[in-house]
This record gives sequence, structure tokens and C-alpha cells, in this order.
Amino acid sequence: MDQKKCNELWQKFLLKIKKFDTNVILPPPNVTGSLHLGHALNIAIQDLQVRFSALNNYYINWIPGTDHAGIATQMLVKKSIGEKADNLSREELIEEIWQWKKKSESRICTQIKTMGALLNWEQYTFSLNENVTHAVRKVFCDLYQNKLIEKDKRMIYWDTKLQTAISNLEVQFKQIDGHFYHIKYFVTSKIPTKKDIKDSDKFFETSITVATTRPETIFGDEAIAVHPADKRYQHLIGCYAKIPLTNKWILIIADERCDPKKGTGAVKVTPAHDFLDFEIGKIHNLPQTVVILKNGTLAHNNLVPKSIQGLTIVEARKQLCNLIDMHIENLNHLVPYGDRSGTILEPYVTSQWFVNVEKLAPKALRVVRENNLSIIPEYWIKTYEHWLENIEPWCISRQICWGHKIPAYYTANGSIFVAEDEDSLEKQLAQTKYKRKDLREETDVLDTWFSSALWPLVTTGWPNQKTQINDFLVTGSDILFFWVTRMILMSMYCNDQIPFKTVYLHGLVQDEKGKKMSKSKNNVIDPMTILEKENADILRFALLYNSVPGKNARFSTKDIDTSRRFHIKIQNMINWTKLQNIWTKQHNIKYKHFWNIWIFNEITKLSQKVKNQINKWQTHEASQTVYFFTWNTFCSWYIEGAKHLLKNEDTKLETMHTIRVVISHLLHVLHPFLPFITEQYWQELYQNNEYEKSILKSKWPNLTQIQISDEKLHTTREIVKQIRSWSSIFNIDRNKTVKFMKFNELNENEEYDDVMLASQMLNLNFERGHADFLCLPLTILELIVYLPIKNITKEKIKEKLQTIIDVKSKTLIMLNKRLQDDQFVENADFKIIQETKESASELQDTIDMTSKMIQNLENKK
RNA sequence: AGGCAUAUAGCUCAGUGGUUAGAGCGUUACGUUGACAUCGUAAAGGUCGUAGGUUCGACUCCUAUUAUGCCUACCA
Repeated sequence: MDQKKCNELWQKFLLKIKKFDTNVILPPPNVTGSLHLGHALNIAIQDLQVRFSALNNYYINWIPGTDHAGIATQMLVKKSIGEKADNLSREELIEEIWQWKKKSESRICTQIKTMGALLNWEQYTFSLNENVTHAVRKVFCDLYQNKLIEKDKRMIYWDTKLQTAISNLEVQFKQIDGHFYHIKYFVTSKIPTKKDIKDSDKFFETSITVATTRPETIFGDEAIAVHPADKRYQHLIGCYAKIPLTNKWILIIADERCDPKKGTGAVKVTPAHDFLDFEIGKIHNLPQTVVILKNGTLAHNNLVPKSIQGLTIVEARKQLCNLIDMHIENLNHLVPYGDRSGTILEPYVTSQWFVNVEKLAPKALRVVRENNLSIIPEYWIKTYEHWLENIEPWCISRQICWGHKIPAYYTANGSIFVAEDEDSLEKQLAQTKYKRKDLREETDVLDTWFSSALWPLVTTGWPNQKTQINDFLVTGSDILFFWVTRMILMSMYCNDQIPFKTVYLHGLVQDEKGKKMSKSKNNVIDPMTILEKENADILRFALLYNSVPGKNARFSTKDIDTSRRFHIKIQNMINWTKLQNIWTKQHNIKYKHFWNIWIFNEITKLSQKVKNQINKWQTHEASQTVYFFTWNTFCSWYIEGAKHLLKNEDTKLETMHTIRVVISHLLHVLHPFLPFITEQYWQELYQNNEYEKSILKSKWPNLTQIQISDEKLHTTREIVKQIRSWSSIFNIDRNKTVKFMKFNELNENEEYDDVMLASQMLNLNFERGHADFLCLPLTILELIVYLPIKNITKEKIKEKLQTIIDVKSKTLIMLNKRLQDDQFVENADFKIIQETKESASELQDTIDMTSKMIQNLENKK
């Protein structure tokens, strides 16, 4: 089993392709570590399509690559370095990450190759390659010039652990058990003076209680808002409330966005630390008072009590419970977490770069609505549309070092220059008073998905070359918004064309209980440990067999077992042909025997069926089809019969030939599912192990069925099936001969090779004629077969025959009832009526025959 | 809160406006060890989530409802 040789052969095959028909990109894995089962599934599905296409003379330039995965990789590297990471300079850290990248990249590429993917490695791209940087800068500048990118001070989600802004999409809301803190603010209608404050006890008129989940932000409060129509608080509007533990007084204001039903109906407004408060603050002209720092600790300023300055949010909250008299209630609520760092995110007002994606969205919506771009499964289209219709500006700047630098430059007084390269920057400067040395380069880098959004372009030489529309994209449904939509948006913007015609979304690979695989749950199945033990084919088939579009696949070692059994079955089947000397003498003989013609027609049908299923992306069904054919149709039926044809000199040679032909076709049909084993057998059995021509060189079987009545085939299979079935109820007397008769005519010369084959498969002796002893008469198609049973009595036979009549009559009555229904006859399709009639008459025949047998039995006494 | 999806055999899931709804695994019985670290055959097991409607005919289409999952959302 030399898989390396197969890979070499396939690479050679790719090199010889002069012109590819289309491009397809492999979703670039992150250089964070190694491949997981999701990658393996993704590769298996694409490789199935790529190989199938190649077998049908359609060549796909499947382009591999890896992604730098900014935040994720930087985080991992820092973690691996430990505390020393903080002492490294920016450049040193970047260097460390490059080292990590090299290792991870080479590991990933080896793993992909082990899977047997038919990728064009000549065009391998890493997302920080020079040409990618070039394209990224170009697109950024274009967008900036068209006012589609802008820098702005807005409230964004801030990750206090990673100390960077992140986009809305990277926020994961989690339902957690938290607390609702009811805090009392004392209230007065008079403007408080210094004296009042000193003498506060006498001064208070009333109080207002505010419910919050974030008591530590009270020092940033700038108002308390109530609904204007809320009768409980109307009289307090315009009064002043005192923030506990401070001498700060804030106004009670009216705002319609307050929901009287929530909490106490009065909400504290903290414009610097909450999205809604930020909006309210803008309208009411409130200052943004920052009390929580970028690292998630309480600020050192005179608003925050000394004792909690510098504490983390969690610690501060604990302290405040002791310092302030408050009522605490349990509350299950949603809290924003960073999907990478796993920490609670802080709303924070900072200056960031944004893409106004809402202006790009209409085109992306149109291409899907006009069916230029299809998504499989279709129901994702609704989600896609919904998201694009409600899309918000995309925050693309990240305060980390690993990534594409934002091509912006600042002067000391805050003027911004955005330039693709130094030349263009100089040109811009020439028209101003600034010099290059006056400028400070932006240190922020771009969100990784910004360069990913250009992936179909950058992998194929854009902007120097125009990018072709890819045939398809295969990726996980979890990154539809992160990646797929953004590629569509960018491709429409840069190229004014869709990036791909079809998007196939597969689900996640979960464990057998339907849980996400994660290290903490210790339920991760590493594809590499499977690949160490098993052939890649086994992993691939297990994944494909499980994969239904858009649905998560539950994966367990049982699936590997099933797949391995299939693999072994194929090996055993081929082994058997070798033992039969099928391959030694190569006679090219026309098949005449119905059994051989039948299997030829079956493989013809199979190749058509699988072709349709692959074209429709029905990977699961296609896998099932090839599995069923190989195991049941070919091994259990055809070969079991062929064993007897090989014993007979008349049929021996043509059967050997049939087996050779059918297996050659079967190897092709199986190839996209099991590339290694099929290539190996192809080389061994058909290419004399010369390793010159890959199986991909020869083509998918597009055959024409041989016209033949399948009556004989049915007879053989029916006899075998029925007698097997009866033999599980009765004990067949194998010492006696099975007599059989034909219903209607008595052609002495007829060969009955169908009955003979059945008799051989059953290991019973068949002979024409009536039985002269008591036995079980069976009606099988046109035949009466007298099955000898040990210790049979007349009553038992009658009983069995009667059950046959009973069962058949039940169905017959139903069918007749339907046929007598005028409505049915009027409305149903002609074909359906015809079929119903035929079934009814067949049933009637069987019933008649069986009754006759009962009569005969009685006549015999 | 809204959107989407799912509900079918003991388990994991396919599938279809038309007789009697399938597969793999599991269970039970029998057979085989002559390609099969087995294999084969057979059996048991399902009012296709619930309730209505459309139709000659609904597991399939429509409506409502329940449960579960995912996505989206500013809930103090």
C-alpha cells in the first residue's frame, strides 16, 4: 500500500493538464495548529468533486493556502512563550510568530497531502504573502477613496484580555446566571450646593432605585433615565440623584427608550460603557466618563473611590456589594464574550477603522436573488438575506501586531494619508506641506477576514490578472457571514462579478452525542491519529457517508468501523478475483449469459445514478449508493452467482471478462470516494504496476445498457429469495430434488438456465416435473416450485398457503377498492392507474394459483 | 424577542403527493467457516411530534401548536 506513490502520480497528472476549466479555492486553514475533523470533511467533499470532474474531463484548479489568523495565532504564540512575551518588542514578537507559522504551515500541508487531496500546490498561497499584501492595500485605498472605509470614534466591543477592538461578529452572547443589583440613589429637586452635600442627611427628599447588572459602572453615570410616561417617576424628571460613594450629582431625564417593565423602570445612563447609554448620551449631550480602563480595571481618577481603583471588574463588583447597601437579585441574562479570548467584552469608545458594508450589500443581495449565485442548502439564502439587509459597519482595525498593516499615515496634528505604496504616498505629500519623515505609520492591523474576503482574487494573481468565476466554494456554514458573504461583497466591489457560482455549506463535525468537539470536553477525535492507523480512504468515506448538506455530522469511531469494513470488503472482493485467476488470462469475450449482462447493466445504471447525485451535491446519498452496490449488488448477488458460472466451461471465460470490465468501471465510480485503494488496484490490475497512467487518465464510465428482458434475472433472484425466506421457517430436505413446473406452456427444449443458477446458489437439486411426494408448493413468478420439507404435514402446508392468500387478498381488496373509486380513476395519472391494475391482476393470479394448490392438496387426500 | 432548521425503527439518520416508509449500528434466530479478523439469510421493532385543512389519495403540501438546536438582537 504505497500512498506516497499515488500522491506522486496525481501530482504528475496535474502538471500535465494544460488548461484548467475553473478555479476552486480550498478554504485556507488557520496556521494556529493542525487540522481537525471539520477540515478533513471539507477536504473530502471538495476532493470528491474535483476527482469526479477530472474523471469527466473537467479540470479544476484547486488552490491550497493557509491563513495567518491574526488574533488566534498571536494569542497562541504569546501563550506558548509565556510571561516573556510581554518583554518582546513588536518586531521580536512578529518574528516569533513567523517561526510558529512555519512549523504549523508545514504540518498542515503534510496533513492535507496525507488526505490525498488533488490540489495544485504550484499555486499555494499564504495570507501574508507579498502579493496578498499588495492586493489588500490596493483594495483598502480604493475603498477609502470611495468613502467606503472611514476612521471614526465609535462604541465598539473591546476585548480587555487581548486589548483590541473586535467586530460584532466575533461577539458571542452567552446566557449566564448573574445578578441584578438594585441600587438606591438619593434624590433632590434643588440644585445641591456644597453645604447641602456636607449636610446630606437632612437634604434628601426622596430616592430612586436603579437596577443594573454592572454596579461598577455607576461612577461613570451621567444621568438616570425614566420613561416620560412612567407615572412612578414623572415627578422626578429634572431632579438630581447622587451617585453612591461619591459627591457627584446627576440629572434624572426622560427617554422613550427606557422600558418601564424592565428592572425598576429607571435606568442609569453610562455613556462611556454601554451601547444604549452611548446613544442616549449623545441625544442628551452627556459627557462620556471613562471609569473602566482598556485592561478591564477600574480607573484611577477622583470619581472612583480609592478602595476600588485598579481592581478588576469582578473584584470591584464584590467590593461594592460591601460598600453600598443594595438589594441583589438573581438574574439570568446575556453577556457578550470574545469568541477567541473567552473573556467578557467591554463596550468601549475608541477610534477605529470601519468598512461601510451596508453600501456594498445591495449588489450582494441582488446576485443571490437573481439566482446567479446559489447556496446549498437553499434555506441559508434567507439567513444570508436577513443578515445583509441588517448589516452594520464592519470594524476592521485590530490593536495587535500579526496581520496586514493598515496603509494609513498620520501627521502630528492628526491629518490622515492613506496610500497603497510609498510612491503614491510621496505623490500625495507633494501637494501638501508635509514630509515623509513627519508621518507616523498606523500600527493597527486589519481584521484577518479582510484579507480572507479577497481570497478568490489573491490566489489567482489579481489585480494583475482578472479572476475567473469559481465553480463552487465548499465551506462550513459557521463562517457564512465571517467569510462567504464578505468574499461576495468584495468580489462584487473589486471585480463586479460573483466569486463563485455555487456555495455548498456543510455542518460542523460533532461528537457522537451531538456536542461540539473541544479539548476541554475531551471528546476531540484527531484526524491525524486516525490517519496514523488507517488508510486515508477510510477516514474520507466515514466523513462523506455522514455528510448531509448544512447539517452537523455526528462522528464516532463506529463510523470509522463501518468505513473500514467497507474497505476490507473491497480488498476481499479483489482477493477473490485473484484466487479465481481472473486476471491471468485476458480474453475479450462478449457477454451472453443473462447474469453477466445484468451486472453490466447495473454498473451502467450505477455510474449514472452516482453522477447525478454528485452533481446535486448529495454526498451522503452517493456514498450510500456506491456502498450498497459494491456490497449487495456486486458481492452478495453477482459474485455469488458468478461463482457457479466460473465452474462451467461454457460461461467461464465470458464471466471472467465481465468481472474484469465491471471492476474497472467500479474502480472509477469508487475513485472519488476512495482514491487510494482504487488507484492502487487500478495500477496493479490494469496497468501492470507500471505507475505511468493514473486512474484519473481513464474516464468515468458512460455506458449504454444492453437491451435485454430481465425476466430471467427476476426468476433467479425470486427463487433464491423466496426459498431462503421459507427455509428460515421450515427445515428443507436437502436430500430430495426440488421439482418445478411452468404455469402456462410446456416447452421441452427450454434451457431454464435461470432456474439452474438459482438451484446452484441455493445448493439444491432442481428438476422439471411434478412432485410425487408431499411438499410445499410455491408460486414464484411464472413457476411452481415444489420445495421438499422435512416432517411436513398436509395441514401445515394448507396453513401456510392460506396465510399467503390472506396477506395477498388484503392488499388486493385495497387496490380494487381504489380502482372502483370514480374519483381516483378520473383524477389519478394514467400511469398510476395502469400500475395499480397490473399489481391487482398479479395479486389475483397468485391468489388463484395458491387456492388451486390447496384444492390439489385436498384431492390428493 | 425575531429568523431559520429539525422532529421518521432501540440508537444515528436517509427519503418520497401514489400500493406494504428505508439504510447503518444494535437485538433475536438459523446457517456458513472454500474471498471476507467473518459472511449470509430471516425475524422483531414505526398510527413518520400533536391538531386541523387542501386532495381521489398526505409521512410528503398549507395552517396552528409543542419540543429541541442554530443564527441574529442595545436589554439596563
